[in-house]
Amino acid sequence: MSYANGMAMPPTAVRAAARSHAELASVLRLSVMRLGRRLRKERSDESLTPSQMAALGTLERHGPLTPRELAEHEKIQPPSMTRILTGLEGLGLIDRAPHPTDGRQVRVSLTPAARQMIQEDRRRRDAWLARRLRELTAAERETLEAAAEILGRLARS
Amino acid sequence: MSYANGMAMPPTAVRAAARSHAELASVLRLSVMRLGRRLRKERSDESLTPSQMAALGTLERHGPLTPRELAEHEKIQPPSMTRILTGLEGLGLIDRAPHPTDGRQVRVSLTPAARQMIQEDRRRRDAWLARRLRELTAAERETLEAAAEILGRLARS
DNA sequence: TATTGTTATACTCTATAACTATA
DNA sequence: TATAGTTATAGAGTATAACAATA
Repeated sequence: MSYANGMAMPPTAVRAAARSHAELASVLRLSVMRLGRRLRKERSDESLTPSQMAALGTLERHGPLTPRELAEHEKIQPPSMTRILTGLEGLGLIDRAPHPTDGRQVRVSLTPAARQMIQEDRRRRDAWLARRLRELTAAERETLEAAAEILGRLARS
Repeated sequence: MSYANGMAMPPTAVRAAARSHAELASVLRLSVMRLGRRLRKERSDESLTPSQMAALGTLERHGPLTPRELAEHEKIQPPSMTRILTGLEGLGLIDRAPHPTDGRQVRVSLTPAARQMIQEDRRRRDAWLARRLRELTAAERETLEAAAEILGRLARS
């Protein structure tokens, strides 16, 4: 279907669609942000600072990285990352190993203890959400299952 | 349907359901957190600190509050809130008015400038999301519309 | 005397600048 | 000379303790 004025749809239909998308965007953003806040509350680790948790999470997602790469990923400066890593090393959560060929670089990796801690944290939050999911109808869970995939795609775009 | 052992389902069915719920919880949590991060990146206001943004957001959601109520809401101590509010007042984003009957208390409220700023910020993030939604199929948007309502309920529980 | 809000001071986290070691 | 990482020092942000005003 095409129109003489070169647009794919008449102006009124365009406006209606745009309004609908904006409305869906608004309610979806609100729901996602609120549930995100709620899930973050279940974390409540307290023993690590947010920066330390973020660094561990990045290492878990990306595998071993250099301090510089970590700093760039977290949008902080290398000296700040040095302090974060020093703390994590003291807690036995990361290892700092020399780079095999370049003596200047350092390879930071998670210790088994860190992996276990991350999984435990994840498990606790999943448990809270799984309990809530059990109270939904099967149809609602199917909706969420389909939505999860779409939301994941949106996050990556 | 009931069983002689008093459980609603035989053990295998219970296990299967539990695993399914845990799996759905895991993928849903990941998607929600990731999209939340992505949406937060669209904010990028830079002119206000995160604490200041949070205070404005709370005032916008709850209406006028006292500094103490605000501090409790943000889980910080009253002196810290004093500094945050001093900054916001200097920027013309909040008003501090005396309580009508209790001379000790102060009523903090948003200025019109703050409301406009908050709406502008919201509009920008909604615009990003609305653009992404336009690229989905109608069926996918319907799924998200249904999911938004369910996610909102989960966040409130 | 108890409560609200503020001021005074200390601590934590991050940033910039300077330094050391390696390429 | 350039780069990776660390150390030294300074600037935000928050906390605890002390203070002033009101109930």
